[in-house]
Amino acid sequence: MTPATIVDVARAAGVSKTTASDALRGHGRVSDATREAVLRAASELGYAINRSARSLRTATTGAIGLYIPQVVFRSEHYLSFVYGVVDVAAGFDYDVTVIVAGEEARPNYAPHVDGLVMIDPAEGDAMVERLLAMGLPVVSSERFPSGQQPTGVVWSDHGAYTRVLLDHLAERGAHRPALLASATVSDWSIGIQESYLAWCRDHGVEPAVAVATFGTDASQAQAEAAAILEREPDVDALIGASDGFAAAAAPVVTAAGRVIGEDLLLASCVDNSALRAMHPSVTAIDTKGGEAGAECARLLFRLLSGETERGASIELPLELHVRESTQGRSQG
Amino acid sequence: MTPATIVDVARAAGVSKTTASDALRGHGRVSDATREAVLRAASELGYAINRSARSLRTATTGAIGLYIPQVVFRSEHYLSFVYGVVDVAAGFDYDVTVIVAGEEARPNYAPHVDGLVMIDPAEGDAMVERLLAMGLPVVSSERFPSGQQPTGVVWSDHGAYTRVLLDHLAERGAHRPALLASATVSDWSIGIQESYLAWCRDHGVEPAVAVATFGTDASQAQAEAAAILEREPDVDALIGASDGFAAAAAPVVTAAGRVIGEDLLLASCVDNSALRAMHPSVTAIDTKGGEAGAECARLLFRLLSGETERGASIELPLELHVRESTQGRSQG
DNA sequence: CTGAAAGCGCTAACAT
DNA sequence: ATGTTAGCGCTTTCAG
Repeated sequence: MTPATIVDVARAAGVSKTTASDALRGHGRVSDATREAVLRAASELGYAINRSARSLRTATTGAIGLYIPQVVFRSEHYLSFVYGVVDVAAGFDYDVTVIVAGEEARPNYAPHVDGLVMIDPAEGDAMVERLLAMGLPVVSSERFPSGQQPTGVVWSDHGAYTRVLLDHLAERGAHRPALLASATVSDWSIGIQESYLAWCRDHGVEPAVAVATFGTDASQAQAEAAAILEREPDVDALIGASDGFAAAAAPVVTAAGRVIGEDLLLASCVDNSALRAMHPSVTAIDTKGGEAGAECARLLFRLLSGETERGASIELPLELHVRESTQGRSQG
Repeated sequence: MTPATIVDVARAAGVSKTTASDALRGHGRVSDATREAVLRAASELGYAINRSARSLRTATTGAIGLYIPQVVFRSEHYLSFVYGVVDVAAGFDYDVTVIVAGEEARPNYAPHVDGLVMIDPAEGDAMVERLLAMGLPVVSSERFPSGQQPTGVVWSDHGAYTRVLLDHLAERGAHRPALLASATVSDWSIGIQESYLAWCRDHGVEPAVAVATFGTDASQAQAEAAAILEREPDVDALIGASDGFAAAAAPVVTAAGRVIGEDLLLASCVDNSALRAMHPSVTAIDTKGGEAGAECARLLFRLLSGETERGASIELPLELHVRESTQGRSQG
């Protein structure tokens, strides 16, 4: 049995193709009685639209692309983000096509989509350039580090939340917070770093910054954490900027003879389930992956429909989850 | 400027549509000279095929679907899996459409794909039923727990690796290993559990099993871990079946006055970066997400081309990474 | 080795 | 409020 087409539905309902099409899409042209007849016929025949035909006719694809940079260390945020995007797209009857780095190697690569959502665009990412060059509407999660601009942005003020976190550490008795910063060049990492330096200046604190990249293992982050504790013995709080830094630093802190949550407060700029499960559990900023994904998709659909103008920018609030690792002596 | 079509290419090369199409797809019909002329014209015009038109004509979609169950706790495995699938699909010039649970609520939901890859199909998952009912070729990562069967399977012998792990623990001096099992009903969780019980029987060891689910937080797994240590004081090794269990159990073990890697060996049936970064680092079975994804996609394309028969089953070998948490006293 | 013509299933334009 | 016609861009007959 070949699947039913719109002509089969039209015939069964005793109307023309056009009327069937209008009825199925809810266009006001048709009378209620006709619409019902068409819908009944469609459901009886198990009719499902042929998206290729619609796409060819309307010059749309019925899919949006989702670009995920190939890093494993923010996997929880990314995966939640994917769920958020797919969820919203489903509401618009759109599919989501995933795009990952590496495909730019294909000479004529062009995903078959109407628009794009990009997570964490990084400076100098060839795939980002490639996708922007396609000329489709693009919404990015987090602002572009420089140069080109996407059609829309959903961003969070990581700098502001870093200040909130620093104030919290100070309130819990920390006098010399250190930052284990991320070497990645992104709006997010820069915001955290600048905000930290500004806070230190404002509070007359000497900054203590180490930089690490997070690849397949945590050894570099751990070495940097150890070095900073050794070099600056009066450091009494440590913030891990990247996902994984704080968890990686924890054993190093303990090995250095410090007690997390008492004489060394530990916190992360990116929350994840490992931080919740650790002992002591680690204070962190929730980056709200699912909501960010959903918001990006919503903005993209508004852009596609023309409902929102190019250049739109939406700020997504974050949340600081205070846990045991920043208890402080006073609360002990 | 509307994009160039195949007619534009044909005209520029001085041939017919048909010949242009044949040349572009490398069909043997055309002479070398003609092909070159067509390819040159195409590249000069920046021609990109209109996939909707091809799809309509050939009744294919140019995309495969990837179903990811909505759980965050295996995020690293899943995300690597996605990369593996997309990578292979790209080699076949196919897009990958992500499908997540929840979409089955839409009455006529049917993703626009030629075939499907499903990760970890669980018993009673409505979306799994729904996707199978579409009648498309389906490859699943891990075998189906029961009932319906997919067109092809890529699976790993988690039971066998659990035995390897148990033998390793015994060799490092453990006499009474306990299992913190997963409540999820999947081929994977069942294989681990059965294999554990069989091993205990074979070695005359009294089994010690606790069952936990892993949702947004680790508290249940932690409570179960604490209870088993309390109830069975001679337990000297603990295996976390699900991703996250071992990491969650670690602080509980320490709080119970046990020393990980010495009087209590800790291991996980699913590896992740948190386990590598912990102190002590935790011995784990590498579930090879990226390779599993790639293998699933390869099998799906072989099934789509008819190169492989329905019912194919491929075993993917895993790997045990021995780390500090199962050092044992002797090696101390 | 190449071309002409038909048609995939749908929707937009133009009727009535 | 509904029907008729044309055509989206491609691949597949069928004819040379």
